[in-house]
Amino acid sequence: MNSDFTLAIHSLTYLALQLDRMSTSDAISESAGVHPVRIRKVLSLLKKHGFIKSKEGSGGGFIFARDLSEVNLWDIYKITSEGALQPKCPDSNEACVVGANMQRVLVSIFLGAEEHLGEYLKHYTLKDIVDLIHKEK
Amino acid sequence: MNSDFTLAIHSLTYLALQLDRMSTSDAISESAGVHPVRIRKVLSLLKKHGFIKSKEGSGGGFIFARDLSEVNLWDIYKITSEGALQPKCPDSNEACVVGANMQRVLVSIFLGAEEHLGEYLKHYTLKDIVDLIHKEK
DNA sequence: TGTACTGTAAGACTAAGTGTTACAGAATGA
DNA sequence: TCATTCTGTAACACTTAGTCTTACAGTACA
Repeated sequence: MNSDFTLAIHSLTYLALQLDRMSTSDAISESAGVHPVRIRKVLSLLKKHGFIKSKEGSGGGFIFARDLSEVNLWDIYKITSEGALQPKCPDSNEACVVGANMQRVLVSIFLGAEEHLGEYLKHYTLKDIVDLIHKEK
Repeated sequence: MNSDFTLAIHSLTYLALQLDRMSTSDAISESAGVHPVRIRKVLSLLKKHGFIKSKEGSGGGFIFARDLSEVNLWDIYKITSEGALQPKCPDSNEACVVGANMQRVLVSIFLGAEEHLGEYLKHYTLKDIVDLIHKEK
């Protein structure tokens, strides 16, 4: 699984705990343990899809743009990792019954699998994540 | 997604169409479009788990060892790709509430996701795959 | 005009996946 | 017994995707 997905969740969760002020990519990247540029790339994607807003310049940064309970993990999955389940099959032999039809069969199964995964991920909103973060182990 | 999974399915399907005789790794690799050694590595795993039997030497090869309808995709997933859904999070900052708890939260969510995926994959037996292969597009 | 940010491109580095060669061991048949 | 045809596996080269890092332009603010 793409780590963009988890970085996106991490970032949004971070912002969810700072709803009243802007957070810089440096602060988030420090929390997530990755390079600021990488975080900015992920944040840029989140912004493009309207989950967050950003402001350049001194005192700028990123801030949540939606309601916590209206953003779920499936939304985030779709923009960061859609198709990640799909296995990359090498081009198999068209002259063989198996080779010629396997890809078609697998693609349809994995599309179903992703859809199925979606149903599961939809149940987790960012609000749930925030609650889980606060709940002690 | 790991392509070992699809190669395993491909191999088993191939064998499922040749239930009465042995198939060589060369034949299967040609159908799947990958190197024989790679196929043998996957087949070796399938053998270790009792899905197939093999025989060395001239006239040898691989042959199915189970009933077609008692092997499902979840069985195969488990031995080839278990944990593939689990995203690799970099070690995040323990000093931050988010960083310190994110990994735990994500791991539990993804474990649930994999379990959920399992329920879906369990519905596909090798017999189903063989039927799908034969069904024209 | 200097400082503190975002936004992005480009290249270096790293790890995982895959292909390839090589060779030992087992079964078979001449 | 010996050549042949297969599995089984290790080792290494190659390729690709992922990630880190540097660099710098653009924007806001004081």
